[in-house]
Amino acid sequence: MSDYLAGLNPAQRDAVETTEGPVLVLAGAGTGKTRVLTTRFAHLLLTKRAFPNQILTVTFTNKAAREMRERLHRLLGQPVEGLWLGTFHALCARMLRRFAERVGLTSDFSILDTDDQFRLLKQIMEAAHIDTKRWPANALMTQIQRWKDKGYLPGQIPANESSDFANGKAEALYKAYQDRLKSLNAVDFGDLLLLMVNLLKTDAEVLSTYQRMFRYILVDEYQDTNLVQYYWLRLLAQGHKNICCVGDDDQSIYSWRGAEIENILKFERDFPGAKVIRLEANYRSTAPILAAASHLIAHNEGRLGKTLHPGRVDADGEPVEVVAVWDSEEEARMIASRAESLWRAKHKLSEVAILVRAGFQTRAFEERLMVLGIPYRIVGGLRFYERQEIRDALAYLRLLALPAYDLAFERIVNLPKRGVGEGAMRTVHEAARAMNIPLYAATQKLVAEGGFKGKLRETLRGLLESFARWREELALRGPVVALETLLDESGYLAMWKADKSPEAPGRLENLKELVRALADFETLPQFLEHVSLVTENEDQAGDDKLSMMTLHGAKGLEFDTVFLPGWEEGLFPNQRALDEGGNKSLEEERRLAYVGITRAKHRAIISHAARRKSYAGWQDAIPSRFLDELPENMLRHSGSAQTQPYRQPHMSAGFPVLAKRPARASKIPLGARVFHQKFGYGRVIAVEDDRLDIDFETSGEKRVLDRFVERHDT
DNA sequence: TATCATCGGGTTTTT
DNA sequence: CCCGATGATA
Ligand SMILES: Nc1ncnc2c1ncn2[C@@H]1O[C@H](COP(=O)(O)OP(=O)(O)OP(=O)(O)O)[C@@H](O)[C@H]1O
Repeated sequence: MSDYLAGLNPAQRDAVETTEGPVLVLAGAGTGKTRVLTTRFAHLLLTKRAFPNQILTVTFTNKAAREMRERLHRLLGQPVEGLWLGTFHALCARMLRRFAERVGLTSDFSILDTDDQFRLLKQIMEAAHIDTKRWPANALMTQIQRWKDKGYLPGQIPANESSDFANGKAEALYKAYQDRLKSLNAVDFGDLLLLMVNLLKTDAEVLSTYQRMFRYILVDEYQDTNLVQYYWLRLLAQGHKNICCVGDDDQSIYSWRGAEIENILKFERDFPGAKVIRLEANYRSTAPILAAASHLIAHNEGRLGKTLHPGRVDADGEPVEVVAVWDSEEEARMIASRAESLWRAKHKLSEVAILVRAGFQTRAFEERLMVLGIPYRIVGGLRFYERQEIRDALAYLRLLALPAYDLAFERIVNLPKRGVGEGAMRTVHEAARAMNIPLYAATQKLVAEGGFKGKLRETLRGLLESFARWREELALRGPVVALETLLDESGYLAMWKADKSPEAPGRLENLKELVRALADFETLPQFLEHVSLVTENEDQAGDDKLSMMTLHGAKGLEFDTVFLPGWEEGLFPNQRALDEGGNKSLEEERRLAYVGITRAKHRAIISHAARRKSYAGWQDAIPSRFLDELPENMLRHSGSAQTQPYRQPHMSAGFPVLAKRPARASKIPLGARVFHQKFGYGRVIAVEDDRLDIDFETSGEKRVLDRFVERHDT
């Protein structure tokens, strides 16, 4: 009967069986945290403590949610219905749809993608006469997101969290943006959390509905939750306090998205008497891999401290390899050919991964794998629903479903080119504003009342008629037929067919794929919801393919063999991260390295190149400092530059060693008052070449590059 | 209004 | 080097 508990060690079992009260499972990589969470869910069901819909389970990605659903299915021998299992965003969206009117929306509100978000913000900035060259809309988008991560609505931002963006106009712009969203009956990604938390705070009925509904709460990857997510959890768990969070402070890698490791400490504070359970046996990796990872991460300060020892019976293993290669092309050849050998030796390619720091690094490997005919998949990368042609088609669909969705109207009104230009759009905008109606309705009205002249008039009339027809098609014959008809009749397909650029056939293929994807859904709104929330590519996991992804994307996964290329200063640790966040960022980069190494079950192969091709030509590189932080007795060195003492990056010995940046004296003098995009105003307190130590008025002392600041003497 | 040339700017990580 | 944004021309 309790078969499902058999696969657990005593500590894990404790974590599963302590069902009541707050539990924090704090444990290193590969100790079975996710397994604990899944088993705990099964345990709650099988001991009849709760029904599936009374357990709220939060995962970090949609993919992790899917996997957990499958594992549950296997564990219980049958699929489970009515689950509340998903990402924070997906779960909030579901709640918010139900209570949309209470936040001033209707239940069919749209969820903006980043592209629409950007366009909207830019419009708002232009309306406020802000120079978007000097103050990029992107920066404001980030700032607003940061505020939302912390749970601040416009008007609630504390003075020390305010922004110097556009001379202090950021908050007003934030307000304008929120107002505009509301009038569009739309929210952005951050709003899903922000509005829901606010609703829970202000509406006792909604709060108690969910507090009573969810008798147990489970949270995976707790170390990467941000403040607003924490508030959400705290509000929901406040009644019964049956909340179980699992996490690892050494794997916190999303601070740039507002994640706060401090949430781990807050948990014990806000849930007094929380039971903290530590898991120490790592079941994933061989002893050398584990030792290498542990030694590396020990260089971080202020860790919560966890012991980790091999838990596998076959924990002996090969040392971690460190391969020094001459350049990035050799690195690609080396990794591809080693993957090929593994493949020939009957290893599964699905157990091989290449994990990189930044997305662009995958390209070199792709080219090489293609030459050797090795099947691969890129996880993450540019996502299906973010491709231009898909977004265009989606805009048509959105407008079909929601005629008031102005952003979609603007996107497709002249796509394909119909001769509806700036002038015509200005007329439409003015009419819409004057009558306080959506753009689509305004166009209808203008056309009906004899607006526009000649060809333009006919074009718009034709377009409106088409939409009416497509809507009828949608009602009568369903979304798939409607989409096919619309793509054809709008001339959108023809546009790509006529396009003779090399990527056009791929785009047509993607559009076909979109039609196939749509067929899996019953209604158009369901599909649109899916598209808004599931940003990842659906991977056909069955195929035996090598995986390539960023280190961020690899969180929670495991592979037999893991390649970790590009361990060079500047790339990894990433220079920009270092420039922006100093030592804190360095530690986060180190955690990223820790995550990377601990993905490997049997083989970890780290490599670094002496020269790397970049957009500016060949760039010399020095080995990553993280290589120096690995335990020598757990490593095996190899590669064309094997004999070089690459561990002393600052001595030239075989490698052409160049300084990372040319040491250029800064033109900004000591004591100058300066302005920095991110940190605001401050005074220069030290100058070293092109690096400045600045005492910022709002964010304290930071070291930054002089090209990131401008003088602002008063 | 559409199209082409030129310019300048920028590569972190993603729900 | 490759993208997008911008501005002159058909
Ligand atoms: N008690 C156990 N006995 C044997 N294998 C186990 C046990 N617990 C977990 N494992 C295995 O160890 C591996 C790691 O487990 P899991 O992914 O749950 O760890 P995790 O702590 O979530 O890891 P990470 O934080 O690195 O993502 C998995 O392959 C899992 O099946």
